[in-house]
Amino acid sequence: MARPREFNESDALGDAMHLFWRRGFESASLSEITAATGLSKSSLYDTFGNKHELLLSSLQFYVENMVEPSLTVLEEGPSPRAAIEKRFEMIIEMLCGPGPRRGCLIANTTLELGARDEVVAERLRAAQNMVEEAYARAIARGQAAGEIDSAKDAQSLARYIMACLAGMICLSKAGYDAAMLRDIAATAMHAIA
Amino acid sequence: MARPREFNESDALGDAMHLFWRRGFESASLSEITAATGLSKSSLYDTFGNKHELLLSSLQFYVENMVEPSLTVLEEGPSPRAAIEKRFEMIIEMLCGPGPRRGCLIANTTLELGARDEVVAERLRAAQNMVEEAYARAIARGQAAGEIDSAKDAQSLARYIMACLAGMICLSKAGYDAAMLRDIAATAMHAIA
DNA sequence: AATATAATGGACTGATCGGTCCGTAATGTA
DNA sequence: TACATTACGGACCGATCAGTCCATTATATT
Repeated sequence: MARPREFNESDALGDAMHLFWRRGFESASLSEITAATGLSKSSLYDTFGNKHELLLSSLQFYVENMVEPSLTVLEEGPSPRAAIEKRFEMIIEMLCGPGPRRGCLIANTTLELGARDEVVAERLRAAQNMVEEAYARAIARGQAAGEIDSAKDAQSLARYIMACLAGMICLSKAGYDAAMLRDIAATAMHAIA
Repeated sequence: MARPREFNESDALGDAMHLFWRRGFESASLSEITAATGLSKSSLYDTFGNKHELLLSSLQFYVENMVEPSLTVLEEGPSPRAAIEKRFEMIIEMLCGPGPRRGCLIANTTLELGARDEVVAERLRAAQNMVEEAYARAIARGQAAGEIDSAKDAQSLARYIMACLAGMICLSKAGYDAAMLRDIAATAMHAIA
């Protein structure tokens, strides 16, 4: 007894996510959002509330569709160390793929809003912790397997890996190419040998 | 035969720099700028042109007053390796000092505008290259002194250090405290042992 | 066919944005 | 004292911002 939704809410969320990813939150205007999603302003507000809530939904979409699936490689394969190297390579390819350098939505949003939007900051911390924990588990298994130095605890090394990742994200936006990032990743892995 | 300048142009530039550093470029409104500098809107435009030119001047001020002076430690002392560690510690204290986590003006601006303001991006690249070269020189001296691994070339290791620095900047904004950053720095140094 | 729902376009709001302009006050020099 | 210069306050500009509202159109159910 109703007209069905003519647009796919998940698709629109994906479009919004990519826009925020590319342009940042404040810099992405509502007219850009309607253009990117193909939704009217009315439908946007009916469906997602307002721009801020749309950002929160986009962050969740990013975590569920971009971050979590790619974290599974850390749990796969016989060698945790190789899995970490594999994920470095995946991230480098994402960072240096065709199109403008957009970095990582979580990192970008942390830098843009982390200091002045506590709601957003809390969600970002949760996502970041999830990633850090995934690395910590992989590193612990690597230590047990003798692939990774056991002198430092896994959590500490996981934070180190997070720093290297964040650094590579920044430098990719500063113009460093894939070869440079691969070289950095190789040196970074050397520290946890 | 004229009324002398009642404000100090350099002081005003310093105030503007700190505002951009803390808030970012687009987010810092003109009313905030006049409040921070104590200058009237008229004087601001007479002296600095417009907001964009004020950013360029602020970036230059940052490089000359914050970056270049702190790079001198890389050239001092008997041990290049200790100098690099010293600079890690200086940056950690800057990142985690009192007040809001503001990161680094160059890194912040690169992430905010690097992809869509070519004039700004070019200046930022120049500043970043200057820093990278300073590290490369220190690392080369450290390699000659046997303090740093000579298997990789100095430029490559300098880029690795830049990545670690950028990563620590990001993570400080994400809430990592000074102890965590020190731990990361120690692991990072381990890779160039 | 009648009705309930969904989606749209577009007019509209108040606020803020960066930027311009000018009259006025203040202070130096001549 | 007269004049040139500087700085300021504030009115004003067009544009854009996020967000609201409503009349209209389209579609599925009954």
